[in-house]
Order: sequence, then structure tokens, then C-alpha cells
Amino acid sequence: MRTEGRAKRLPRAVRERQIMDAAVDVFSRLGFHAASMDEISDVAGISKPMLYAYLGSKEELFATCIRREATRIMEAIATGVEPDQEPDVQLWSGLRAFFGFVGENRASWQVLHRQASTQGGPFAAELADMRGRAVSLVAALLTQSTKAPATQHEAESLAAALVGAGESLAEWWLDHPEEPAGVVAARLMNLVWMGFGDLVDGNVWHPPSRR
Amino acid sequence: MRTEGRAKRLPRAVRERQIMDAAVDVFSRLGFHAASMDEISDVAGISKPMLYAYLGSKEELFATCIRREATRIMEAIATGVEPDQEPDVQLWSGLRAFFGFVGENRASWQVLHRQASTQGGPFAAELADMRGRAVSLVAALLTQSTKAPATQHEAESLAAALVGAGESLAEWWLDHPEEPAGVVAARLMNLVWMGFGDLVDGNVWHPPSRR
DNA sequence: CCAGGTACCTACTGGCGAGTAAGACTACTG
DNA sequence: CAGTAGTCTTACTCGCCAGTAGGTACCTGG
Repeated sequence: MRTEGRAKRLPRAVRERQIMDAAVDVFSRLGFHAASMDEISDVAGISKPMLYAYLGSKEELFATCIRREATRIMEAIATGVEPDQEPDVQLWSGLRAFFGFVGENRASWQVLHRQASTQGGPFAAELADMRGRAVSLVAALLTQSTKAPATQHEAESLAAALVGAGESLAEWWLDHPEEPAGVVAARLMNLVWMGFGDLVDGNVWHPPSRR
Repeated sequence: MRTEGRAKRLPRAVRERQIMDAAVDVFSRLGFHAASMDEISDVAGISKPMLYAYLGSKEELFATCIRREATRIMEAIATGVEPDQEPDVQLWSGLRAFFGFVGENRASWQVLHRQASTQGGPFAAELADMRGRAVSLVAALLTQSTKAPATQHEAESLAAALVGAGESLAEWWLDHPEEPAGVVAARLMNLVWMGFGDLVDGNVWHPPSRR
């Protein structure tokens, strides 16, 4: 990752991107506390004062990383999901988009999921915000499509469980990278749409038409 | 939490328990890096050298905490689950035991789930071990009861998703403590056994007989 | 070719926290 | 009442790391 020898005097915007990339890399590998500003500046190929001049304190830098990565992943999902479709198709497209993104951006995922959640203060809030948006999305999907009247808590907690299942499966996936994204996404889709009850009977869910 | 003034000269075994309790408390609130040995010894009501004399280095102490809490939670589940029953009943009793434990031991849960997973090194291994046992338990339940032949990966990843859903729901629950454990457990049971597909049609799962 | 701004650096400070040295106090044992 | 084993303390060392002081090189417009 270390940038090679002496690419000098770049404009600020470019340096900021380099620094952010390095920061996400280091934070994702080491976590907030164990990561040092020295290492980040080293990986970015600049000196520490530049880091402070451009991105502020360590906490500010970390918060900025979280915000950037959270925005990226939410945009990826929003782009991938197909509104005005049946609920199951919407969920399916959302899951595909999510696992697709994680597969291509492991570091982004780690800095979001593993690191941000454990640091107190504004980081958790930043992450909780994105997570909350994801949960609301699923909760709305559930509420609008269910026939039985469900409480707010009901839908929200189910959505939280689903989002958590996705997060956990993504984590599992990091240790089994040979599986394609589509397969992993399909497994989760089957679990949450059909349930174990159907799966043990051999009933599976599949998309209405091979898109 | 701070133990009150000068309870003097206790036997080693008692002190060790006090220290472990304090350590779990502090680690769960602050995380591994942010927690200081000074604070732990302070909360435990002793001085730092005692800490080192009895429990070794900070890393050793943390690993010991994880092992203790992991053992406690796995034992709670093992005690609660009812073998030789139908798969859904086994799952249900396991979920009840899990949420029951988390409800009564928030700190234990946090030190396990949030803190341990983010620190590299032996901690993650320690936790992954427990988590792996939980996943294997569920995977076995799935494999033995399914009629369709499932691959190892298939069962394992589904189990990982389920365990993650449970973890995530437990986390959600920490922010909504007014809900009773049984209700939360039932929600997850419905999600993973019936699936959204059934739930939106108003079909719910319920235990075969009100135990 | 100078003025001033922007990119960039080396080399420091100051504090926090892990781990320890060296001994003091208590209690049991003979 | 020694002696010894186990409990417990104060008061340090020492390294790491966030953050900064005080510059140097380079470019751009006049």
C-alpha cells in the first residue's frame, strides 16, 4: 500500500484522498486505538504535520473515514435496490448490492463494522446513524408489505435482526472468500424469506425470473 | 461499583474474583485499549501490583475475562436447551436461554461481542472458538434435520447468519431494555423459522404446547 | 526576479499508561 | 516470640504516541 518514492507537491484535494485511503486501510487493520498517526502518515507517503493540517485530529480523521465509507455503502445499496417491485425482489436486490459492495471493499466494511461500533463517543453515533437508516429501510419494507398489523418495535427489531444477520454473514464471508457474492446473498435471502422451517422441508426461494 | 473503604487482607481466590468482575466491567465500558490497568485496579479496590501478581499482564487478564464469560454463556445455553426434541423446539429453548442470559449479564455480553472481536491476536481466537461452537451447534441442528442434502458451507454459513442475527438483536435489545426477553426471543424465532415470506402473510410460529 | 502563498519537512514536547522495585504489614506455625 | 509465607502498598521507570514549533522548498503572479 505504501506509496512509492517522492511524488511531490500534489494539490490538496489529491493528497486528502490519499490520506483518507491510507487511514481507512490502517484503521481497518489495527483499530482506532492501536492505529498511530505516524503509521497512517507513513502509509500515505507524507509527514505527520500534513495529516494534521489537512484532516485535523485523530478523532476527526476517524469520524471522517466512517462518514465517507458509510455514505459509499449506502449509496451502493440505494443504487442496487429496485423500488416498485414485490417486497421479496426488493430485498433480494438490496442483499445483492450489499454483498457485492462488501466483496469489493473489505477494508471499508471492516472500518465500519468492526472498528466504529466499539469506540464510544461520536463514532458509534456516526455508525448507528447509517445502521439506523438501513434498519429503517428494511422495517419500512416489512411494514408496508405485511398484512398483520405489526408494532413499531416489532418491525424494527426484526429489521435489526436481519441487518445483523447480513453483517455477521459478511464477516463469515471474510474467512471464506472463495464463495461468490451471489451465493452468499442467496443463502441469506433464503434464510430470512423462507425460514428454516421451509428450508428443512426442501423449499427454497428463487427470483421470479432470471434477471 | 467501587468497593468501599479498606476491606483488608482477603484470600487470593476472593480477590481474584473481585478483580475479574472489575475487569469485565471496565473492559465492557471502555474496550481493551482505552481501559487502563490503573482504572481496573481502582474499581477492584486494590493496587496495581496486586493485579499483576494475580492475573498477569493486561493481555492475559483480558483473555481470561473472555474465557470466563464465554464459558458462562455457553453453559447457560447448554443448560437451557432441550435435546431429543423437534428441531424447532431445540432452537426455541436455545434462543430463550441465550436472551435470558444476555438480559441478566449485559457486561458479560459486551465484553464478549463488542470488545473481543475487534482486537486481533489471541482474543479474537478465544472468541471465535466460542462462536464457532455456537455455530457448530446450530449447523448440526440444521444438518441433522434437513431433508435436502446441504453442503458443509451451506449449513455453516446459515448458522453464522443466525448467530449473527441473535447477536445483533441482542445489541438492539440493549437500547430497548423494556422488552421482555421472551418477546425478543420469539421474534427471532419467528424470523428464522417462518421467514418474512410467511410473516407478511400473517403466519406465525408458536411452541407446540405452552411449556 | 521578488512577494507571498501553498506544499512539505525534521525534530521536538508532554502526558499517559504498562509494568516493576522494594519493602511494609498481617497472620499463622512451631 | 522468631520465622516465614502470603497480602498489599507507594513510588517509581520507560516507551509510545498525539500533537506542534519552526522551519525549508517550490510555484505563481506581478
